[in-house]
Amino acid sequence: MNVVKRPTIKDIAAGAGVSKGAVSLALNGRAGVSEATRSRVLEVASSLGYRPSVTARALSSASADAVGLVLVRPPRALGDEAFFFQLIAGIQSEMSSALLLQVVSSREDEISLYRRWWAEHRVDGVFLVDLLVSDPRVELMSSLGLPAVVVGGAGHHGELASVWADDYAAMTSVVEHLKTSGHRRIARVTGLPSLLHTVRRDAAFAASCEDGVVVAGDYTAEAGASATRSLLALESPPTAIVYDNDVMAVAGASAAASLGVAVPSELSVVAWDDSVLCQQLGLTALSRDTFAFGARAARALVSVIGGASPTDEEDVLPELVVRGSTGRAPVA
Amino acid sequence: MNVVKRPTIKDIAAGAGVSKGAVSLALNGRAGVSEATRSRVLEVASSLGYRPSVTARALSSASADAVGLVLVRPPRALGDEAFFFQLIAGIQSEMSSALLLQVVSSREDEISLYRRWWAEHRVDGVFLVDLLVSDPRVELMSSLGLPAVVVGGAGHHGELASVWADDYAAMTSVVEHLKTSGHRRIARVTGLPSLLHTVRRDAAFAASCEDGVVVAGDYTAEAGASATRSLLALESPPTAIVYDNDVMAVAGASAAASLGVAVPSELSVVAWDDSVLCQQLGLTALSRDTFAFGARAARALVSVIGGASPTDEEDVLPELVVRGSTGRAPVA
DNA sequence: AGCCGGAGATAAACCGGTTTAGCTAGGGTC
DNA sequence: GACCCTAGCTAAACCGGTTTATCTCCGGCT
Repeated sequence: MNVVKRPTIKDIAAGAGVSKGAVSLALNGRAGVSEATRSRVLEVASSLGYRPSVTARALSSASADAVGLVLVRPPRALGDEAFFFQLIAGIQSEMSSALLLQVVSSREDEISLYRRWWAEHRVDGVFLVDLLVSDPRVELMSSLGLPAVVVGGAGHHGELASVWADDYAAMTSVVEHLKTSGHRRIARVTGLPSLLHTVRRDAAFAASCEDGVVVAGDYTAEAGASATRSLLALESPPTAIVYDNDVMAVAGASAAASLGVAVPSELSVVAWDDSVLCQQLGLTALSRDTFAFGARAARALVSVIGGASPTDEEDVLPELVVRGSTGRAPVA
Repeated sequence: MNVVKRPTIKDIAAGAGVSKGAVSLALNGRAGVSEATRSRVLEVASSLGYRPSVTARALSSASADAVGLVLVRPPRALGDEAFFFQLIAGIQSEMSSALLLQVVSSREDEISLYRRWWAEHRVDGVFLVDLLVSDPRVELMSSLGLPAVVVGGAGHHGELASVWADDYAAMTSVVEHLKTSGHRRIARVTGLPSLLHTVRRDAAFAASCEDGVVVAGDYTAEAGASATRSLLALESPPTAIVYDNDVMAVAGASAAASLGVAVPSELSVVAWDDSVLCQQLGLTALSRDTFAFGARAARALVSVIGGASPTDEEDVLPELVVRGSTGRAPVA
């Protein structure tokens, strides 16, 4: 089976007739070797097909050539969340290093995993998603000195870099749009209440829509359907519902339909986050380019790892794409 | 900022008053130390909150505590492919180690990445997806001695373990179902022709449906729509179309609708792979539990890494979930 | 008493890099 | 000619583990 042995720095040293140390200096473009030696080393290295071992390099506290992302979810629920996959795709498009991905079931596990990755030099930096209202991870990253980028959230998280979109303004724009179409009774089905962006959207919703009804959801289709049913059972049911993700919105629209409530003539439906699902179903959605968002986050992390000082980048405002699921409010 | 220093094996050795080697033996439950010493070492280790460095361990050719997955895709296209994310979620549900994920743009890059990960002891094993008709990766894994599991494919891939579903039988059952409903002119929109499962499905389709028309697609909505338009423009257009994934099916259905062809009364539509999209749109789909599939693949990989001899596991046959997008063939 | 064997531990080599201390030769300065 | 720099390189330590060779002690057998 002719199993190959990878060339190491020692082989190069032997081949070029110099010491290990000289090879290291030559390969990393550092001072201490003559140009003649450097080029000889490089030549031998490439002729041997040499690739440095990231593992060994990480041991002497250099780069681990990987960044990490921990998701806290019940694994089953993850598969339907196009958002994260889009984000990951975007991240990968801007990064040559690998992504260490792990799904855990609790916040505690997440924290200990970050500690562990840090201790083991397994990652050069990490992304923090699903920021909590008061998130212990922010402090953790600072104290570990582990480069991190907060993805989502609301900007200005301690000393960390962040890439975020203005959920507050976005929610306001959605409500304004609905009001312009004559809606007065607007409801909202939220995502997980512990998440910072849920709180931000709640605040914006409450501010622009004083008497709006809010029902808590958890991003699943079941939650979207049941929230919708309970809203439509109200004495004066809403004429428009804004859902915190696409899956809930779709489930809500179909729940309404099965109750005999027509969309959009009797009920307008808006989804947060656009997707193939929304496009194909003609759902009005708040669209942000999650792929580009991921790419941007990746660039931010790369530059923080490179030693740049953390920046706070606001992404473009999500844009409301109006499709067939919204219309003028029915005349009461 | 009180940056912590992680305890190493040396600290434990000092704390327990023994040598590094003894600590290593004790922690790994190997012979060579007395029970008294072992328990003392374990106690010191846990009191110090010790976690071994996977990086260092990997250097001396032990476990890397990670498995790898390389996807060859244009990154943009990836985000819509629920399949992979479901698969990843399933994998994670069965594995405590992290998943090293990287998206590359060419097969060559994929191969060199596998070589590199292997050379660097970065992964203990890998998953191979999107198997090609004659796939160089199979041979590569054997020659590198890198544990691998072929996910999908058609079973029996050299010396590698595999987890697969019988696409041939599944396609046959779909065609049978359509024929039973009176369809005679059945078409198929394929995925990438270079993939093994595309070829398998092609073969099954050709065998059970002699005069079936086949149009090549690439899993994107655009491909689904344009393939559908060209099929409907035929002299004697099909009364049923089977698409190789959900996105193409949805796009195809809506393309048909916009041409004034009613679904299902004039055209039946079947999607390969079920998803929220299909469920919500009422698309008849060939459903397999991708999450469970991933979990199964993970178990297979874990056991191969553990030294078990590679097995060939056939997953349950994908089941046709009949919804509103299929019906009896129109009377000619 | 003498020999053997094994258990329990240690020291040291090793994995593949990085980094630092130290050595040598050549050139410039006074 | 004595002195000092510095460029260019080597040897060796180090990162945090694993593994092997070795050493010591103790008990059992003849």
